[in-house]
Amino acid sequence: MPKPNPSLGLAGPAAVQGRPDRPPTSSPRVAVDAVLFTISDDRLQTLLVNIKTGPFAGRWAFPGGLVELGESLDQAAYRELYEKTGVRDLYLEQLFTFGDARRDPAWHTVAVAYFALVPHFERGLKRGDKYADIDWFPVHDLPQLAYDHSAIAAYALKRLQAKLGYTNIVYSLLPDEFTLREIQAIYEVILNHTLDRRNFRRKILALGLLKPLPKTRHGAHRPAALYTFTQRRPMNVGVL
Amino acid sequence: MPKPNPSLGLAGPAAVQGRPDRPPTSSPRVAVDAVLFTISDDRLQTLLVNIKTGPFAGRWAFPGGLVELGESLDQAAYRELYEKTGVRDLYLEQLFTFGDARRDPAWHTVAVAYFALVPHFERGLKRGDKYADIDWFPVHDLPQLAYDHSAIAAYALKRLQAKLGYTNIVYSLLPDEFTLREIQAIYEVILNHTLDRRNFRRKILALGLLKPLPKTRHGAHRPAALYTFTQRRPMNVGVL
DNA sequence: ATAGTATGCGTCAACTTTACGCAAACCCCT
DNA sequence: AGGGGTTTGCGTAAAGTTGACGCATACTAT
Repeated sequence: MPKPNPSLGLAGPAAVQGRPDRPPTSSPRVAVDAVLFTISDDRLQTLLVNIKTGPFAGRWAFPGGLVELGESLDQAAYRELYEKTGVRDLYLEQLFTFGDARRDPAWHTVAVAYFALVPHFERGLKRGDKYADIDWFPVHDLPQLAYDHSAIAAYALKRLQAKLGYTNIVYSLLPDEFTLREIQAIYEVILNHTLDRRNFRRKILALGLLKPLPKTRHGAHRPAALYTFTQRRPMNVGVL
Repeated sequence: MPKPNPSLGLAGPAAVQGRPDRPPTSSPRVAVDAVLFTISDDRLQTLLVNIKTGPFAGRWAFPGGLVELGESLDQAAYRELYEKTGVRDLYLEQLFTFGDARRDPAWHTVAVAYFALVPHFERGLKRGDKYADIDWFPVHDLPQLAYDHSAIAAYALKRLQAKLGYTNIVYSLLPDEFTLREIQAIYEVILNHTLDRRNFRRKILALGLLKPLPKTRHGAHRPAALYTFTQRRPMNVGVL
């Protein structure tokens, strides 16, 4: 795979100076795979890449790659997603580590799975040299995936749904200003069931995470008040 | 990525036949570290080993070691704990993967942390050749730990406390028969605060996980009814 | 103007949680 | 043998949370 890593903030080449050139024994490789979620077209979608060569050629998979020496797992996940999307500002969280010896036929590879959230964007997907294609797919209608990525997909969705209930991470899927209907729509799409308007409003406002703006959005009907998040960083609360 | 894998039976050495002898590139190593909890002496305790050599010689750490080629992460964690304690029957769950490049000065080592629960046992700790000592330490009074194991300890405790609230994993800390006071004591020790006897009884019984036995335990006061778990396997419920 | 629809506010019943009161059952001690 | 001390087992009332839903308001479209 890759080349040495030029100064990625904290950890880096300097941190590994004075070490031997190879690890003492042959052992499993370490890769990261990232499930990037977004809402688009009123559906929850994830980013997939199409694999070019090897036993999984032609199959879709979550973007990922080997972790480089001296690079933290978070950095590796960020790097992978940045290379594919050009997006820097996303919510990223470690999901689970999949370590079955046979998940990659080529070589025992331990995959640290991440899940990430971004507001929808239209352009900027870069397939690069490594993949034949790259695109968004609705979570509830995924193609057959390479490796054990179907398991990763299921796990990531479950975690996302659960986290909606006790964190404020939705903020990373929303633009700066939004109506209550819009944030509710996101909850509904992710949870895959409808919510009562009035109860949702009561709960989400009771959390104190939203700040009403002195503006309204005008559409075809009664104008809706606009809101912003008071805090745009992950916090544990207790919703829905 | 090379060739497909014939016969994907269970795990084992056979599963890696036909692979190249080394991974394509030099990369981080993979280790597992296990936080083994038990209740003893009315306190929550964890198992630590004392490191013999290297930069952390003399320091205590959670038992762990490198993952072998062809071995799953769960297997590696089980193996490590079995070697140290001789215990086969424990609750084991993956916790988090720590991958900072500088967490191990010897070589970039990604550590997949596990947390495990066992009922208390007195003897059977084997220090082996690798460690200078092995012993239980109260969670709320740990010595200074090697690597980033203090962070692992904090994370494991947090997860254990959270899981008490929505699973039945306490069963793995209790003997077959126990009184309500005994199970409550475990909740209290782990959560580190007292609970109301009568409310606790109501909730835990409402879950339907416990079956009253036609026996009582006699002590210095009114005899207490004995209970067992109807299911001795992990389940999501909703306690406390 | 009027019909149609989405927003914003409020209410009520059902359920859950918290905080205790109190009797029953046992041991221990005199 | 009886009473004090302590723990178990049962119950209840008040406060808080959740779910279902009624209805007026403020827009657009015709």
